[in-house]
Amino acid sequence: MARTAGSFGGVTGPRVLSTAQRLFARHGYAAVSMRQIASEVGVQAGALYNYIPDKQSLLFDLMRTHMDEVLQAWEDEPHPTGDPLAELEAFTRFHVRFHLERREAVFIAYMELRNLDPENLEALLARRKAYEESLTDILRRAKAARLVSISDPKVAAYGVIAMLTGVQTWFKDGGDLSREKVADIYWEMTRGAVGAMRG
Amino acid sequence: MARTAGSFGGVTGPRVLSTAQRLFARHGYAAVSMRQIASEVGVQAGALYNYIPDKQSLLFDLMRTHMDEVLQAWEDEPHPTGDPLAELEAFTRFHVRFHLERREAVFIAYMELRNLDPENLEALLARRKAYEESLTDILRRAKAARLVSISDPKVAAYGVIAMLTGVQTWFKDGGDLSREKVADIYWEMTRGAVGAMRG
DNA sequence: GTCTATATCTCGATAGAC
DNA sequence: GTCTATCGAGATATAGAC
Repeated sequence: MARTAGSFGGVTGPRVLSTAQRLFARHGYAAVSMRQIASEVGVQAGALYNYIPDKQSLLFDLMRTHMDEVLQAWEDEPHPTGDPLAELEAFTRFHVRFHLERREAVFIAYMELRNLDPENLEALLARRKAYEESLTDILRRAKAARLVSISDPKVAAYGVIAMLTGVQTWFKDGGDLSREKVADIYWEMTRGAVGAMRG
Repeated sequence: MARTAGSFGGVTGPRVLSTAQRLFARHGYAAVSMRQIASEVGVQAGALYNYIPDKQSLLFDLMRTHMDEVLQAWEDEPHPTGDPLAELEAFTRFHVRFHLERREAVFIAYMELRNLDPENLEALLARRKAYEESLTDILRRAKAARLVSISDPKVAAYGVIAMLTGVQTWFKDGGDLSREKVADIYWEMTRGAVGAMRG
């Protein structure tokens, strides 16, 4: 019956991932050593290799998992279909909410692309492209229905996503604005940016 | 008369800076070694220390210089005063143009804040804040004159700057869109995002 | 599953010859 | 001003005992 301390429920593995995520987000992948991660997990550096093959895999696992969760979360998000503007509002609020809920993972996903091996980079960019495409598709249909005044749905999608993602660089809980209120503001800005009719 | 090869016109010093800028932008500060920089400059690692006291100073010099140049360039940029919407258009076009002209420096300025020593970070954030404030000020006056529909000039400034800066993540020269045309699109999106009257 | 110990390598920075 | 040589530290990853 007796088992090794760390194996109860398999807590060490997940702790390696969450600790690495926190440290990578705070100091950057290249600036964080395996010894630092091990130290915060509470094991020796060598023990990490029971859970991950190497440092690069650790980074890629975090980034791939994050992107898969974003894609899955948007797929699962209840949102209307058939009304492009309603879809755009749902996407905007979803993106702001999700990016405020997962700030560490979001930060890593945007900052550490350069540190991915070529094949890992390719895999990650494919997922990012799929996510961007879900917004571009909404904007394309909105344009076709003459609900927005944009000329280039792809460029508009880049602009909107950059604007929305930026919320995580300044927002602080406990300030003047609630997350709800911030989402309202960003939806107002998004609606304006794409030239949607006010209604 | 004879001087050491590298000292003619003092070319090595600037080359250290430009090489470091290129490498930091491409691979990240922490991932680039002094030996790499020296190798691309064409000298041995030890020779770098004739031009810079240490690696951290090299990073800070690049970032501080960039921010000072942004601030100076906007100050020198001919733009109307007194008409907040005309100022906003000038700022938008200036920001897009400048950020496409200095992509390496811009990239570093946004990605390497975490690698600055505390006192250097403070100095850099003060400059960034001053730049953001020049946009916030425009938006505040535009709001006072009821030319825009935003509720919070500070949040609107964050949103606009994030949207505009994002142009450097996707724009490629030689594609379907010229820089001029891209600036037109971003001005259209900015005008909409702040809820400016169409005129 | 974690430990200690270590192999192998690279890092930033310095010293001193020329 | 650049070189060679090197110091001391810290890096990733592995081996083998328990």
